[in-house]
Amino acid sequence: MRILVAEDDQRLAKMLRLHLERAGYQVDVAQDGVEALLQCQTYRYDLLILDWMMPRKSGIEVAATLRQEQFEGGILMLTARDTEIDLVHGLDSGADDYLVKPFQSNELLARLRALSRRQQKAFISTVTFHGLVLDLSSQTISYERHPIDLTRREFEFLSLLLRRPEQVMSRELIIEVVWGIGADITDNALDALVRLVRKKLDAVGAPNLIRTVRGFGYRLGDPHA
Amino acid sequence: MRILVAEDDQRLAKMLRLHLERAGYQVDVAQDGVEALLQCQTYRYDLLILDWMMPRKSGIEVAATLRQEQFEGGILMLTARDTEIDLVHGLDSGADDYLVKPFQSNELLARLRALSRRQQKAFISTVTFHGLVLDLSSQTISYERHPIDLTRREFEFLSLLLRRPEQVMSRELIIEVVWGIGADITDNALDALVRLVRKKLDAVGAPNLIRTVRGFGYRLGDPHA
DNA sequence: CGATGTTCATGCGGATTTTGGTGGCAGAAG
DNA sequence: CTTCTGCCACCAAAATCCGCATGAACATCG
Repeated sequence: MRILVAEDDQRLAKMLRLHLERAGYQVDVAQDGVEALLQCQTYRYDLLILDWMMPRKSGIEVAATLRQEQFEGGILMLTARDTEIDLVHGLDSGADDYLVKPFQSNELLARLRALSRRQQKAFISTVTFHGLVLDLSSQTISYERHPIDLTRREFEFLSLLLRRPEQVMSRELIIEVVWGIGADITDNALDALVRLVRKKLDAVGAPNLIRTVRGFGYRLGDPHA
Repeated sequence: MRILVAEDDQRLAKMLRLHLERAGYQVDVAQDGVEALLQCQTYRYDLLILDWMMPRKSGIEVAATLRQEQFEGGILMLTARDTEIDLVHGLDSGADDYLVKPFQSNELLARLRALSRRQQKAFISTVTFHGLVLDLSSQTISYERHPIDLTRREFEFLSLLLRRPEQVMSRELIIEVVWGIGADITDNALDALVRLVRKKLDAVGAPNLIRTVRGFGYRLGDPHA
């Protein structure tokens, strides 16, 4: 597993390398943002650790640029305690997770493992659609600031739709995603699930967002259409 | 500015005293960890220089103990170049900085200056949430000024949650952080741990802060939500 | 030994699924 | 254009299942 550490603090960089190599990663280190970018464009990395504040180019900028260039690995951002963490949250920088300095090596390693495990599912980006907000980091969906209390399956279902608004998802696909491939459930379970989610959306005043497409499946649609 | 040097190597200790005194510090020397501890409990020091490897009690142990006793001065750790050290752990133990032997006297002095500067500014870094206070410098957690007596794992767990309030931490991640990666425990150990922590929180009158999120994990939540 | 940490067995309650019934839509037939 | 018919979405409540909490027993470490 190849990993690039972009960190200007020499000592921290050294420390990181030590721990990561001991954990079996193949580690490269970049001293600043520009260097990190160059390295990424030259070599292939599975994971990236970016310091938030670096000379020449900040971690956010690097992450944003790389995502535009279709970088698909996991990105972990390092921030100092006193910097606004909300920034990480709010900005859709492309980072998947963050860690506040100082941190413990086992938390770092655990988060990295979590990242490589769920490579494609970013943690901290948010997706919104007509007042519905999906916050991956807290596994929460809310409507107009009202958090909606969803069970695991309900969450999986709604977030699936939310990630592809307006697009029809077939019943088959939904079942495979929510229950896993080869799940042994009746077709009706999905109906029941949909009903529950709709009820919960109603309860917080969200309009009729989940549209059923007869014979195909479901989609999230503009309530005023 | 009073400073204590704990170093078993006589020649190095002598050298340090020389340089430090020349730089205007008032210097005491301890020969090993236990002695250092005693001195600190007797006199007040602004700064500490601890050798990593010492007879009777290592620098880490001394630092950890002192932090628990609310020692607030800066701690600088000395390490040999070739020892393969768990640096992060070292810093976690309460040290503020470290220096690899052999070193130049001016680097030593520079780091000491940085340390004492940092002391004067807002130094005690704490994280708080609804009356719960995590004090990183002393590695303690308290509720409404009541210190909570936590075991190592309990502390790890609660501080993990505390560092990301409101955010759901998956059972997997928690286990990896608290027990380490690849720990061989039953899933149930976490349940048990949670129960203990909750009980201790109850005991000091803290409300229901640890929320379980079925199917996901746990999070620290607003008790009035 | 005592403190700390882990497992076991059990019970509860919420989450999930099933059942069975209703209604509406669409295309075919009148 | 209207009616019929079958399929499918939808609903409510009941049944089942599973995750989690719990207390006590057991192990481990200092």
